[in-house]
Amino acid sequence: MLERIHLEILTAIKEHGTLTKAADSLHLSQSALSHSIKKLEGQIDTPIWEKDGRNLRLTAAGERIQAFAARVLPQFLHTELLLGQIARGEAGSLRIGMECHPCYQWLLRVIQPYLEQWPGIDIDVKQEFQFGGIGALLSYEIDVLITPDPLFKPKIEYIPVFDYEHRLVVSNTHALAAQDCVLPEQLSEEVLFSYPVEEQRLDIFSQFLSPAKCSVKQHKIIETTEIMLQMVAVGRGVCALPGWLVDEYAKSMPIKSLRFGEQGIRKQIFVGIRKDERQVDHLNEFIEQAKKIT
Amino acid sequence: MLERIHLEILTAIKEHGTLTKAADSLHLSQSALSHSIKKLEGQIDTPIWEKDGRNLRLTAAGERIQAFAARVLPQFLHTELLLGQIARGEAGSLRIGMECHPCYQWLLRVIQPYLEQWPGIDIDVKQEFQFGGIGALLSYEIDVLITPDPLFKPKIEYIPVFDYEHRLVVSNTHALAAQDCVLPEQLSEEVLFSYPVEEQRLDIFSQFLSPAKCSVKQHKIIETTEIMLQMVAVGRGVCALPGWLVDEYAKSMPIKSLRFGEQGIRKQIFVGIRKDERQVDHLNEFIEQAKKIT
DNA sequence: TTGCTTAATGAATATGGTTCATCACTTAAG
DNA sequence: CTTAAGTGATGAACCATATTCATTAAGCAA
Repeated sequence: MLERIHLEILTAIKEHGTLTKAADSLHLSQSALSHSIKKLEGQIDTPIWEKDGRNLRLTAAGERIQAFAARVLPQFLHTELLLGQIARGEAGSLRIGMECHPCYQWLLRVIQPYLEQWPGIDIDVKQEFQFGGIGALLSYEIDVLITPDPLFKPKIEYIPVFDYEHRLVVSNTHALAAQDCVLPEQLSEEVLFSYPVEEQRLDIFSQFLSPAKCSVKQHKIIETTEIMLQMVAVGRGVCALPGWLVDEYAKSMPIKSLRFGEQGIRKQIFVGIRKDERQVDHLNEFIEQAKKIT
Repeated sequence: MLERIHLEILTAIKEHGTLTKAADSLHLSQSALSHSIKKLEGQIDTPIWEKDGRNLRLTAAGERIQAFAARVLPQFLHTELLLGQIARGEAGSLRIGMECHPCYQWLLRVIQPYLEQWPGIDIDVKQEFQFGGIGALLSYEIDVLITPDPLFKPKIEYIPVFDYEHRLVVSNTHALAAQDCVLPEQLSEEVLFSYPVEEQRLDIFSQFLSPAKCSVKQHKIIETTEIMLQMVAVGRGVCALPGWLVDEYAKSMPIKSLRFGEQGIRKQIFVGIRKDERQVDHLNEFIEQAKKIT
C-alpha cells in the first residue's frame, strides 16, 4: 500500500537529489529508504527508479508518485497544522442555535468582535430544529443555544446573558401612541404581526392576552423584522418586539413602543451549553462576549 | 504523524458506524484501531472521539481528519490504480463524466475513433455525481468532465469543444411546425418533456420561458432521448434538444425543430480537466478528438 | 589505478503495530 | 431489577517489520 513515507521519500529525493541526502533530511538511514521503496516496488510490481550512473532516475511510476506526493503532502501538513490549532483551542467551529427570532440583530453584534478575536473559528447559525433547540444541543447538532426559555436538563447549563423588556410596537399616529402602557382589552380590534411561531410560544399571548382571556382581531405572520416594522409604521397593525430593538428602528421610522400592562413583560436571554464543555475556551469567550453586548 | 491508516480508520467508522465493524472491514482487531488512534491522539495532543453511550462521537479534530480522509483517500486509490496500469504496460484509463444528457450521442462519435487510436485505454462514462461533476473531477472520481456550464475553479481548465443550437422539437403535424421560430407565450398550452434535471438548469426555462415570465401547461420527466422523441412524434408534447441531434432523428421520425425566439439559444460544450494533468498525452488526445467531431 | 561517491543487499536489531484477554460501561430485553 | 449482548478502552505478550549496521558493487573524477 502506498503510504505517507513513500510520498515523503519521493519528495525528499526531488528536493535533495540523492537518496543519501534525502535520508538525512528525513532522519533515517539511506538503507531504510532503499528498503522501503523496494518493498513498495514489490507490491505495485513495477520499479520506481533506476540507477543512472550515480544518480537516480525516476520511472513513469516514480514520476506519478512524485506528482501525487507534491499535491497531497502539503495537505497533510495543512491538516496537521489545523489539528494543532484545534488542540490549542485556536480553531474549531461554533454552531449557534437560535430560538429567539428578534435576537438575530443582537447576535450579529456579538459575532462581529468574536470573529476578529478568534480568526480560526468558523461560525454557523441555525434556526430550525427538528427536535427543538435543546434536542439539537444534546445531539451535538449545535454547540450553543440562544433561547429565552431555559428548559432545565441535567446535561445542559444556562447562562443569562442579557435582559430586556418586551414591548408593543405601534405607529406614531396610532390611537394607542399617546399612552404609556397598553391593556389586554385594548388590543381586541388590532391586527398583530408576529414571526412564524406557535401562539403559545409568543409572550404577548402566553403572558399578556391569554391570562386576561383576550385576543386580537387578526394574527398575521411575517418572517422578517424590517417588513414587520414597515407594516406597523404605516398603521396596518401592531407587533411585539424587544425594547432595545424598537429603539434602534425608531430612529429612522415613525414607530413607538409601549409597556405591556402595568408591570411590563421582562425577558431574559440565556445561552445554553453542554455542561461537559463548560471549560472549552472558545465557548466561554463567546459567552463573555455575549454578556458584554447589550 | 498523520498516517494513511488513520484516514482509513476514520472513513471506516463513518461508513460502518462502530469501531468493531470498522475493524472488521479493515481486517484488523478493534483493539488495533483503538491503540492506533490513541497514539495519534497523544501526538496531536487532542482527542479524536469520545464515547457517547454505546456510540462514538467525533470531536472537532476527528471531524477534520474525517473530512480530510474523504478528500484524500480516493486520490490514493486512484494513484494506486494508475500505478497498476503502468505496471501492466497500459497507458491508463479515461473516466468521462457527463453533465449534458443529450451529448451522449456526440460522445459516442468521439469515443469510437479514440478507442482505435489508444487500444490500451479503457473508457468509462459516468453520469451521476454526488457532489456535482466538478466535485467528481476534483476528487479524482473522473478524469474529464463534459459540461455546458464551465463553472470556474482554479484547479480546473475548460476547453470548448463544440457549439450548437438548442432547438424546440415538435411533431411534423403540430400547429407550430409551420413556423420558423417559436415565442415563449406560444408554449403556454404545451406539454414539455425533459430529462430529470432541476428546472433552473434547463435552458428552455432559464433562457427562454422564465425571462418572458412564461411557462408550459405541464412539465413531464423522461429519462431517455428515444422515448422522449417518440412522445413528441405522436404529438403528445414538445421538448428541447440540440439541433444536430434532432436532425439525426428527423431522418427517421416525423419531427421538426424550431429556433427559440428570434435569436435562438446558442450553446457551447466544454471539456474540463484538472490543470495538473494538462500534459497527459491520452487526455490531450481525447480533447483533440473531441474538437474534431461536430 | 585510487579515492570518494552513490545505491543495493542481507542479517541483526529494535521499534511499534497487533492480538488476546479482560474490564467498564450502555442499552435492550426478560 | 436482573440479565445478556454489544460497545470501546486498556495492558501485557507477541510478532511483524521497519530500521540500522556492515558490506558490496558500481560510477565518477582525479
